[in-house]
Amino acid sequence: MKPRVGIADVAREADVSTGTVSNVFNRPEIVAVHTRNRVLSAIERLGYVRSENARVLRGQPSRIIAVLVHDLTNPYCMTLVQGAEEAARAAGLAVMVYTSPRNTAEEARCLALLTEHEIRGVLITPADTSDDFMAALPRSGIPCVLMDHDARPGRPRVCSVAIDDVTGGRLAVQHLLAAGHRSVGFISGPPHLPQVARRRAGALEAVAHAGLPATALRELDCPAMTVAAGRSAGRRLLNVTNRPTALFCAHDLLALGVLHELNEAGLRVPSDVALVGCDDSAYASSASVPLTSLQRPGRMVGATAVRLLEAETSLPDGEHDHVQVVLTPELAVRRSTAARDAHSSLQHRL
Amino acid sequence: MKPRVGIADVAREADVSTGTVSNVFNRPEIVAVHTRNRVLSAIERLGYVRSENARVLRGQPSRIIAVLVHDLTNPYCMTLVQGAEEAARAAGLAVMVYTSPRNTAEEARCLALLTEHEIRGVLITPADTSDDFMAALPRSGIPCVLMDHDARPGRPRVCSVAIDDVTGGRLAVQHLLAAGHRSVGFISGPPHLPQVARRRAGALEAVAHAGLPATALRELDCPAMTVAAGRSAGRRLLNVTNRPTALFCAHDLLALGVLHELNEAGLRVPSDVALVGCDDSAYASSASVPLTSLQRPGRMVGATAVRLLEAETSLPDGEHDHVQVVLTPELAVRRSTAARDAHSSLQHRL
DNA sequence: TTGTAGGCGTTATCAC
DNA sequence: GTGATAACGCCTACAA
Repeated sequence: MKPRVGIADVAREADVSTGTVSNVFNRPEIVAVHTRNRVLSAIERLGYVRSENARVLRGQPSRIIAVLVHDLTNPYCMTLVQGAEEAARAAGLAVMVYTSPRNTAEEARCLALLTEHEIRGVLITPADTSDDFMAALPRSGIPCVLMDHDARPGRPRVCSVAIDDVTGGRLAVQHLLAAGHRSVGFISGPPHLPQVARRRAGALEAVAHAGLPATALRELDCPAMTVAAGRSAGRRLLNVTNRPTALFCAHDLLALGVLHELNEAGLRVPSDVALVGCDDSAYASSASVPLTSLQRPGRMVGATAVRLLEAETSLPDGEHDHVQVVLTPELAVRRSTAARDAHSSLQHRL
Repeated sequence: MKPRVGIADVAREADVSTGTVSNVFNRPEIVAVHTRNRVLSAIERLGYVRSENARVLRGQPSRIIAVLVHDLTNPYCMTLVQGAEEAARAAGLAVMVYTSPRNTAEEARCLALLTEHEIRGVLITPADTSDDFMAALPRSGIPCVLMDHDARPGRPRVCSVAIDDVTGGRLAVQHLLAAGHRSVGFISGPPHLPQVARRRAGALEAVAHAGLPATALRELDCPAMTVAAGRSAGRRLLNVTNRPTALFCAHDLLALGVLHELNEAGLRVPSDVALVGCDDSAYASSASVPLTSLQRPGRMVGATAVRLLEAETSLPDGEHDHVQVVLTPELAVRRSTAARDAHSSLQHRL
C-alpha cells in the first residue's frame, strides 16, 4: 500500500506551495496560467486525488446524499432511487441508499450513520410509522426532502415532491367514462394509504363531473397490493350483480390478478371489461393484455428531490423557502382499455 | 446552525481529557467504569456524534462500500443491491450506489468519486465493456469484489461471487425430462452473454445424461430478454414441425412472452407445453400461469460479496487470498410445469 | 488509569 | 500571484 499522495507532494513536484495547489482547484482564476499548468501536470504525473474527508472536515459541504426508501425491491421505490442517482451523478454527488428504519433502534442506528458521515441531506419516502423519525431528522440539522408525500398542509418545514394522485384518479376514470362506460369499479388497496385515498377522490370527481351519481363508482376493497389480492377481487367481482364494465385498480399487480381471474372465467379484456392499473410498472406493459396504467413519474420525483436538496443546501441557513413540488401523472393508454368492438358496443346499448 | 459538538466538548463536560473520551469509543476496556459512565452520560447529554471524516482522515478504515450495477431498475440488479445493503447495514457499513460507467469519461468520474471518498471497497457486476475499468480499479488500490461473474480462471486477482449457471441449466432441463418430456426447446437470449451460454451447457448435460441425443434440445435464438422477443419466439415456435413439449427460457420475460403467444394460439400451459423461466423475478410468480423458474440467489450474492469485502479489508495488505464463491441456483417449481393431466399424458403416449 | 501533543490533508487568512 | 500557517475533529504514542 503506497502512502497516499497529498497536496504537499504535488506542491513539491510543481515547486509551488500547498496553498497554490489548493487554489488551482478552488479558485483557478486567481492563479497564473503557467503556474496552473505546472500544477496540473504534477497532479497528473503523481495521480493525485483529493481527500473528500479532509475537505468536509475543513468545513466544505459534503458531496453525499442519502436516499431512504421502504423497500429496495419495490419497483416504484427503485425508480425514485434511479432518478436520484442520475441527478446526483450529474451534480457530482454520491448517493447512499438505506432502507427506512422500522423501529426505534433502527432509527437510532440510521440517524447515527447519517450524522456521523456528515451527509449533505436526505431524500426520504416517509412511512406512516416514521413520524418521530421525521421529527428527529430536522432536529439533527440534516436537510431533508420528502418524496411522494406532501408535507403537512400547515407550515411546511421541509421541501417535498409529491405526485398529484387526485388528478391521477380523475384521469383514469375520465378515460373510462369517455370510452362510454357508465359503471366503474374501483379496486382499492389498503384504505389507509393516502395515495389510494386521493386516487379515489379523483375518481369520484370524474364521476361527478360527468353528471353521474356517486354510485356509478363501485368500490371493492383489497387488503394488499398483490396479484393474489387482485385475483380474490376478481372472483368477488364475478358474482356482483350489475357488474361494472370497467375497473380502475389501485395498482398494476391488482389489475394483473383481476385480469387473470376474468380470463379464467371466460371474460375478455377489454371487450367485456376494461382495465386500468396504476404505477405503470413493467408488469403493465408485459401483461398478456397490455394494461393501460397511471404513470407515476418516480424518476422525476427522485431527480427533482435532488435538485431541491441542492438548492436548499447551497444557500445559507434560513434563507431557503421550503417548496412543495407536485408532479402530474399521465395515463399510459394500452390495449386493456381499447375501444370496444361493434359487438360489445351493441351489447352496451341494450 | 449550532457549532458541532466535538470530542473536546464532551471531555470538558465529563471533566476528563479528550484522549479518554476517544478511548471510551475505541478501547472501552482500558477506561475505569465510573469514568466511562461519566463520559457516556456527557455524550448523551450533549448529543455528541463522531465525525467519520476525521476518523478516516486519521487513518481508520472507511465505513462506506460502493455497489456498481448496470441498471438500478433491473429486478435482478436490485436483489444484488438489496442483499448488499442488508449485509452492510448489519455490519455497520453504508452503501453507495452507482450505475456502472458506460464510457471512458464516466469511468474517470466514477473512479474519482470512489477514490476521493476513500471508499472501503467496491462491489461490481462487470459488463463486457468495462474490462479497462476493471483493470483500473485494482491499480487505484480499491479492493473489489466481482458479483455474478467468476474471475478469470487463470490467477484470480480479486474475489468474486458467481452463480453456477451450468447447474442451473441442468436443473431446469432435468426437471422437464423427469416429467416425461423428450423434446425440449431452449429459448436463448443474446448469445454472447456468458450466463446464457452456461445455462445452455447445463441443459445439454442434462440431455446427454438422460441418454438422449443432443438434438433433443432445440434452440431458438432471441435478440433480447424482453416480452416482445418472447412473443416473437412463441410465434416462430407455432410453425415448428415436431414442436417441443417443453421450453426452457433464458429469462422470465421471454417465458412470459411465449406464454402469451401460446395462449392466444389456443395452446395451454402446462398441458400442451411446459414452461420454465429464469431469474425467478416477480414476473414468474405473478404470471397468469405461475411460472416454474430458475431461482438465482441475487440477494445472497450481494450479501456474500459484502462479507468477502469485509474479510479482505480487515486483513493487512497482501495477507488475503482472493476467494471465488459459487452459489447454486434452485428451481422454484410452479404450475407452468405441473404434471400433465390424464388427457395429455395419453396424448403424449400416442 | 488518565493527560498531552502531534499529525492526518485540506482550506482560508494573512503577509509578502 | 504566491507562500507560510492555523485550524477542522479525531486517534494514538508516550509521558505522567
